[in-house]
Amino acid sequence: MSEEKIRVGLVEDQLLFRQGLKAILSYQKDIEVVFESADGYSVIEKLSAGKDLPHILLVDLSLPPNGKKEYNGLQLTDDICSQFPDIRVLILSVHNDDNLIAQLIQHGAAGYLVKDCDPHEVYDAIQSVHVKGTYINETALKAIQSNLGKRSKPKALSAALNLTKREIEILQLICQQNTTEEIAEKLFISPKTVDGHRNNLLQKTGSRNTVGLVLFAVSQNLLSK
Amino acid sequence: MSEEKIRVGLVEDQLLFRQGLKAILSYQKDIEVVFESADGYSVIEKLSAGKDLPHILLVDLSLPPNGKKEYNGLQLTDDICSQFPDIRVLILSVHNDDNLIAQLIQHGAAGYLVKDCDPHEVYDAIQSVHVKGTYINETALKAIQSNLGKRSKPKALSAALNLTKREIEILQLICQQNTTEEIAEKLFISPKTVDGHRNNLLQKTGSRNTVGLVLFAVSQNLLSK
DNA sequence: TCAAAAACAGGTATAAATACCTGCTTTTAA
DNA sequence: TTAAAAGCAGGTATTTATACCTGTTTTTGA
Repeated sequence: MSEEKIRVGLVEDQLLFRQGLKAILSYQKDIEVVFESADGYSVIEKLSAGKDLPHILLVDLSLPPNGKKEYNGLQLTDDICSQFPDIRVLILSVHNDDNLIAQLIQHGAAGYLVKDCDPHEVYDAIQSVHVKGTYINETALKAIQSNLGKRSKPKALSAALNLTKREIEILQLICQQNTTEEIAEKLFISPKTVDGHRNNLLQKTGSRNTVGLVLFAVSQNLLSK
Repeated sequence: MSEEKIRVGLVEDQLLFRQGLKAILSYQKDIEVVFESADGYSVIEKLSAGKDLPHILLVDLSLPPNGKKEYNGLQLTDDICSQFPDIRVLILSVHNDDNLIAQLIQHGAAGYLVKDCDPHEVYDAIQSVHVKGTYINETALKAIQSNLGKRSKPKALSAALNLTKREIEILQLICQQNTTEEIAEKLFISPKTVDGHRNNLLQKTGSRNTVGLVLFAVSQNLLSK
């Protein structure tokens, strides 16, 4: 397992940063930096040559355009994954945007690192990707979790019109699938009181039944807590 | 860092498997199995007691129902994440379904392991989750990648729970605040049939009542047509 | 073509929610 | 300070939902 070194390719336009990375990685005895590149196009060319293929590519997200055409880390990731599926892409970026991270992962990136991370994390990430195929840290996981299944963010949390604090409280408990009895227990009040609050809620929200209450709560973003 | 042991809780109904896990983990000097549980309900109870809280919960996906009510690993994950956000949930499962995995991650699981993985991977996963907060292996990454783009496909995630076309239809009508009778009229079937479908939905989604169904439908984007 | 899954539909229960009442106390705000 | 609003809680009654059975027919897929 430890006989062969992990072959790493660096794709980063800033020379100084690239050299620094190389220095850090070359210090590790199980890593070999097999090539460097300052832009995306030359990466594809070099890989197409077909020798000394890296296991892992460390790719800067914000690569410079080649000539007139834009060719950033996201596009490069796409191309690498389709043309060289055996090569893993580890993204480096200064940004820390959930949607961006999720998008990159979706396009086949094996992991995401912010540029100001600990040097040791880069090494960890490379090892992790080499062994398991992935490196998802907490930041990336959060990005993924918040983007799985979501499409758009209305986020218009309207301060629920006429609802009182207690009514909102009851509504939230209803939306947690509690029965009237259970809500009463949790709030130390009579089930009849809960009943009364729910009836007020039905009336205020114009709902026919609990289903309407839940939909209202969802639409008003009352379930975030 | 290595002074304190990683406190792990096991949630697994099969005694033999649980004991085996415990044996494997106890062998590691930096891991301490602080409690075991055979079902989801007792986990919440134990955690609510509030002492010896585990850092990480190893949770079997297919937990047995408590009495008549279903309470599987997915629901437990939900509850742990909302009630005990500091505790990380690592899912163990025999299944290897992309949609299922993505769904679990989305619901807050820190990682996913198949039950026939190498014992060493369990240890790796626990360490990884403890240090980085996550453990996403290649299998899980693929699941995530293939699901990140499916946001506009309502049926995608529902398929993980094997909802039939008819069940989805019923679910949508329920979410439009129709009663069982009304749904029956609209679909020209018996109310008893609607009843049956709704019961299947409750079972499949692991919901306690209609509220759960609505929340499920919302989360799965089944209401946008 | 054959077996499995889905859809269908019935019974019998109980649990829960909903629709109206009534009246009382506490909190809030003019 | 005082009236209104909110919260509380009881009653009765009905409707709806849920649980757990049973079974048949239809559709689906290997």
